[in-house]
Amino acid sequence: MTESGRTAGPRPPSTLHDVAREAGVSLATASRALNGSTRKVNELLRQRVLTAASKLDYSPNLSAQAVARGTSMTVALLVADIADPYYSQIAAGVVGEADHEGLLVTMAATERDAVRELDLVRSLRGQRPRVMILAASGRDAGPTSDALAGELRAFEANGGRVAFISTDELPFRTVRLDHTTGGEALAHALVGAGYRRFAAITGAAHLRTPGDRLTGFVAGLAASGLAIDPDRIVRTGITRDGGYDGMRTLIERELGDTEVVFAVNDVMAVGAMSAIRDAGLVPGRDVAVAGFDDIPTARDVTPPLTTVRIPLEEVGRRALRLALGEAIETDELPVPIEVVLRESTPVRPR
Amino acid sequence: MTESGRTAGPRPPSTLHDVAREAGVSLATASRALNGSTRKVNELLRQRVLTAASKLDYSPNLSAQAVARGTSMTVALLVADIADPYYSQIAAGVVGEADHEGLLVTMAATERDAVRELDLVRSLRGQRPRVMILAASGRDAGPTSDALAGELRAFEANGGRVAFISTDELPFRTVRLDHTTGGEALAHALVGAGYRRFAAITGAAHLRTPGDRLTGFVAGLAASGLAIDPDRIVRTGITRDGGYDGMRTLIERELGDTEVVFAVNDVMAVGAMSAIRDAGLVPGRDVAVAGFDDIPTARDVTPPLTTVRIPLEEVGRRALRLALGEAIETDELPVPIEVVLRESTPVRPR
DNA sequence: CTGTTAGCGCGTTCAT
DNA sequence: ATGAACGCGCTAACAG
Repeated sequence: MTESGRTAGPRPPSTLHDVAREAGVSLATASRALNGSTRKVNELLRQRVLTAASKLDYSPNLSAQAVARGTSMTVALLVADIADPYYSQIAAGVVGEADHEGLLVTMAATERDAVRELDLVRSLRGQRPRVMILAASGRDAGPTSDALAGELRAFEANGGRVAFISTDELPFRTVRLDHTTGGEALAHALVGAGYRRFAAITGAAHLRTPGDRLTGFVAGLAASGLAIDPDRIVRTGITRDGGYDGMRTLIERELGDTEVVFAVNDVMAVGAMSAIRDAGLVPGRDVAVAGFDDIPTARDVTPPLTTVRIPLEEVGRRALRLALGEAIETDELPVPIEVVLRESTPVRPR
Repeated sequence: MTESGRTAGPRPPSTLHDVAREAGVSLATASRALNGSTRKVNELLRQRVLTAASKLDYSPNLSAQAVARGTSMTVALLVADIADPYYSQIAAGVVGEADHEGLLVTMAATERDAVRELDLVRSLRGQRPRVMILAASGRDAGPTSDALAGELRAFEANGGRVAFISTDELPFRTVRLDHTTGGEALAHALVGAGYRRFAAITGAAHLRTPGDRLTGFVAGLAASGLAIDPDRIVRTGITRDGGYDGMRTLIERELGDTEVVFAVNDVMAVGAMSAIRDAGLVPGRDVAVAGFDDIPTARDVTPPLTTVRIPLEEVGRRALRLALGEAIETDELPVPIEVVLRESTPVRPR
């Protein structure tokens, strides 16, 4: 008795070979009929192959194709935290554009750990992705950063393309976001709205993006002869809870005459607003709040959050096009960043 | 003159073969030293191979490994919309657990389109992922749904594992979320808080999750002899803007004595709150609002949003373990869902 | 322990 | 237009 009557254990996927045999054609013909670029196969045979394929539930083995072709249809995306709206919006843009190009995207989270980031780049490189997009980096130079650069350089030397998002501390294609100018513009807008006394909640000192944003902000204030009391700048985690804690710290240190607090990103600003409220104060009235990014939630908190808008999804799309070398005209221009004044920073009569 | 002096065009990645040659060992030894399971290779040689590998910037070709091994290290994840906090939190959980297992996850967005979903499953199947997690489905039966089931069945027949999240309308492993019971519990809680007159904002009729939630809610009300006026139920897109628009519709139809509106998810509820505010009303005071999911933002809107909590990240982790057949004890229990009463539904004295 | 060799599933010349 | 044969990079017997 053969084993045909057994309980069906996992039967291996049918191969192109199976399809070819079923259709009574050669492997090559089957290949051409199913995946070959320009059709040059008899319509009759083509149909036979197609029916055989569907009859056998054939699904082309992408790994095998990648090996044979020497190139995959994958893009690798690295973010710090998938659940963070900043990154999830960028990711949505990347995935959207990738789908548009017939590419599949592999995503990983660095959890803001430089070592993890390096490890991930290493494994991801094994996928031989067409492009690798790093949205999670942005630290000051260091040994890990050198290793990262080396790994990426090797990746590019082998024909891969890498694109950074945000800061260009490493010599690779980058969708630059002008955090500094954005921070400056925000400062000007706030000064214009009558604010004079500031506080800030930012991230660890070695982080590029928060640093640039705050630097710009400070520069913007300086242009008006204003400054932030160093005692009113608190460093904390760049997360919602970090923002909350940072604001608590500020409150415990006595807000004094602080009129507005600038959180280096919206997620933190939102946390800060909750801290303000939990302290029995009213954001926007007792103390104004401004953020950065313009995540969707910014419109829905109360009062709506003043921020600096970055078109995050578009940034994701642009990163992919840039890496692919398919940049369209507008991709060459700097990413448009604009201050969005909302009610969390009401005009302040003086 | 040889071409050694040319401008370095993309030089193909070095192969295991190159490493072996450089180290002066055989292919097999190199393979064992670099990727072989349990080490059984002379330490000296091992070192030679390792140095050769790093000298050549060797990176194992995962596709080739997958072909040779007959199995990949990938998991495929399908969500409706990556930027939606509901999905991005689940994704964070899946990616976290996958990383834990040394798996890479490729992610795709169905954009809530059944046909796209089917197409994506088809391509994703080509990756020969170990598991496929579908968090985006949940429609009533239909031709597309049959095709989807067929595709997934074939995938499983070939040794793949699939896991659904949320509803089990198809016969596959599922991390069931008890939307109905959750809706019911919410209704009870609201009735307990003194509410008697309800409105609801939900999604298209064929969508399972919104349907179950509302059904449960209605059942919960019925248990207390209450009901929702059909005229006070509006169907709209299950997005923030959908919630906003739905609420506007409700307001245009005259809120009348409506005391609380139940939006079938938090994202919609948040949009609804903004619509209420934009209409010059105060959410929580003029009309209460309740949502579902407990996304992070729920705590940060004003007033904080009453909702039904689902541990989304944990759901993502559980889905992966379930698919992998590594379910731990607690994975067998139903996902804990609980009502979280916040100030968007203040107790209503009667 | 190490090296040889035969595949894995597929694309692609090169003949026919 | 079609088929036979080789190669892609790697793993896994199978010998030594």
